[in-house]
Amino acid sequence: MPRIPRSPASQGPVTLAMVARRAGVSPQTVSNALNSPDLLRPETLERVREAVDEMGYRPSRAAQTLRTRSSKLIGYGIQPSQPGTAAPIMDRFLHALSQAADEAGYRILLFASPPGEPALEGYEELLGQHEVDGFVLSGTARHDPRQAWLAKRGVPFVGFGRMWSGRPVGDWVDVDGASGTDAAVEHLVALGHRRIAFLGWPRGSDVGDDRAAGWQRAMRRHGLPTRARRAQSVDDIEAAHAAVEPLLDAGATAVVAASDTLAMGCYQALRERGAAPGRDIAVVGFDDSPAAALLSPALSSIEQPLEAVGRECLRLLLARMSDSGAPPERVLLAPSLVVRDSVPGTAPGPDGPAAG
Amino acid sequence: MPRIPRSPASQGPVTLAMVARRAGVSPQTVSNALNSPDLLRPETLERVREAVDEMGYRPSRAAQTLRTRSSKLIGYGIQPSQPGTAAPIMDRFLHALSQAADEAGYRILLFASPPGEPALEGYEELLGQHEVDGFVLSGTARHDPRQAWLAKRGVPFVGFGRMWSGRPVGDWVDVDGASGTDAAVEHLVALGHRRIAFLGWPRGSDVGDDRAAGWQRAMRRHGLPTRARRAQSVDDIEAAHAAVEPLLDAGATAVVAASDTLAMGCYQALRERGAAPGRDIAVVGFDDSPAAALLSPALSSIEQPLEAVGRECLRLLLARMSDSGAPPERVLLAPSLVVRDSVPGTAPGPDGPAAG
DNA sequence: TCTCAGCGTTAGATCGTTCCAAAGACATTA
DNA sequence: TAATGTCTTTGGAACGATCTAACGCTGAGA
Repeated sequence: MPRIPRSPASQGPVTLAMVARRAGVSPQTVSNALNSPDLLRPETLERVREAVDEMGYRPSRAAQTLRTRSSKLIGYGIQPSQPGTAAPIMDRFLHALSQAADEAGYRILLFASPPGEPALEGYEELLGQHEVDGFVLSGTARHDPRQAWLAKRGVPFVGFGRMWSGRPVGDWVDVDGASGTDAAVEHLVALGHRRIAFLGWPRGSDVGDDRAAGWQRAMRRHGLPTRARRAQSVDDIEAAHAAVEPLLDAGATAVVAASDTLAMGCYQALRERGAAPGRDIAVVGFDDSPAAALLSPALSSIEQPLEAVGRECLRLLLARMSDSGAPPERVLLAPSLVVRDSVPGTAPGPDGPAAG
Repeated sequence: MPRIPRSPASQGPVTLAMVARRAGVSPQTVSNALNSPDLLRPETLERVREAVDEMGYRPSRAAQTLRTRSSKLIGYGIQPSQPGTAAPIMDRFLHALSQAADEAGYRILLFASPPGEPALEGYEELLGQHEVDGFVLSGTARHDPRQAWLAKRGVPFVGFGRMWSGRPVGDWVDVDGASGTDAAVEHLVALGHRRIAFLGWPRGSDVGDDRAAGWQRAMRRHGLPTRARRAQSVDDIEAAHAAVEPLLDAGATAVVAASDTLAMGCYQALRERGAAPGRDIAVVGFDDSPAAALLSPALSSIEQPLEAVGRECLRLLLARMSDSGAPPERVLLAPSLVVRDSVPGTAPGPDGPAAG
């Protein structure tokens, strides 16, 4: 009953053998009591458990790792956040991942990944010393060498971010950007909007094209034309400001942007025209950066379900570790539209429901 | 010469004993070659090193940990980022910490810390299993129980964030908020401003009072009155908007805010009056959140030197681990003012250099 | 009667490394 | 020659857990 009195007399840590002596059984039986309780006779089990509780015993992970060849550690190469990016997704993701790992008896081991191209060095080092049982990758790039490298060595891994090019390798979890912009269009259409523009990144970026595709398919589904409703800009507020002008000139009543940064450029352009985001023109961003909620009017944005991504990453990784031969699993999670003041609940002003 | 050919024939990992056999020495000698090279005769050392390189040997961390009772791991309880906070400092800090750790032969082990009051649970678990050699704490609160708890057990730790109350315990690294606001005032004074207001958080918050103090001392140093130049608001954009009004009414030509969120409230108030941040009134935020650079005009802000904080944390922790009896060391790092459009290089408009 | 599987438990070996004490080589000194 | 010392190297015992192969016993099936 007493909670961990921390074995008063003895100085060193409590070991399996000490517990065994106390319970009057062999060390192996204590081990079994913890790892395969169904092997023991109930009364023995009870006796051992009492001794474990009384002495506050905790198995030594180092010894377990040495014997079982499994560290219960998962490696994660943390990259420096590139400045200028509005959305810091890393910390939310890492917390979720860490929590999921804790619940499964695993822990996340960080190592610093240099900026730029993902290097294999850190992965090799962690593997060489048998420090980790698997990896979680993030920031997967187009010609990312990590997947193939890990797969060749038979190391379990899961990626946050799909493999866009080449033969897909391994399991991954990603956010369905298209579904997000699709949902934004749906929402705007329901409000009466029909001239819904898309402000995206230059074509050729996988993530960007994905987000554009969602807008396009939703527009098509509703029979709305997309010609002259699409513009592109690099992820910079000034550039976005300039790029959105033609869309506004063409009479768009709503703009779906591929990022919050682009949406902010949109805000700027509207202000310059004396128009107000939310009142005159609806604006939707992407990523739900902290800044979105702080803007005025607060920016509606598409939020990535990072907690779910973290949980799913861990789930897939555990599955891969328990069965390395299973077919790869891929999970695409739908982001959710966070509606704020930049998308009013009422119908748009001048001639909203007019045909495009 | 060849780089890690990954011991072609053998299947399992390369062990010390295998290297020893190859080099024609005892396992202990190989161990010495790696850990105390000066004990070996140069030619023996050379022979062993060759074998190590040829076989691509890496010592098993698990075995080392078991034997030396030092895991070379540092625990960090990652807290969920509370939504609404503009500045995500965690990921920058974590990357810096991780990098510093890597360079010192340590690694960061994450565990999920529940939101709200920091719990001891996770720390106890990691310690019980002897998984970590020490801890880095962050988000230290006023009545944070962790420092005393760890100190009592003789566990090395270092805090990111000073202990504001009670008898100070242990080493810490923190950012000198006062120095930041002081520097902001200096910069504004140099531009000709004299009516410099401070928009802070309600008194009683340690961090907030610290930032206020820097403004105050700089104002005093320049003989500028502070009466009627100070307002307070909770960290919310609307509340800040309301709170800053009296300051503007009193003719302030510049506002130093205790956070970027407060600064954004200031932007809002200025816009409502038809004034422009940067052109009419200078505004300086704090924390240099990603949003700051994206605002229009871009918000000048005081940036925390998180990379340095990470490095210093690790330095202090290593020092503590190597000498547990040394007197506690505290490091206060100066943040730096990032000047953007909200603080023009020219003198302020109407009657800037007038006496307050 | 004999074999055999199942029961709960255990002894002994093992994972890969480092600590400890002592052995061997060799030169120096009494 | 033997004793002393220094410099390298080594064997053996940990570290604390889990794996494997049994233990002695009972009861069922042939």
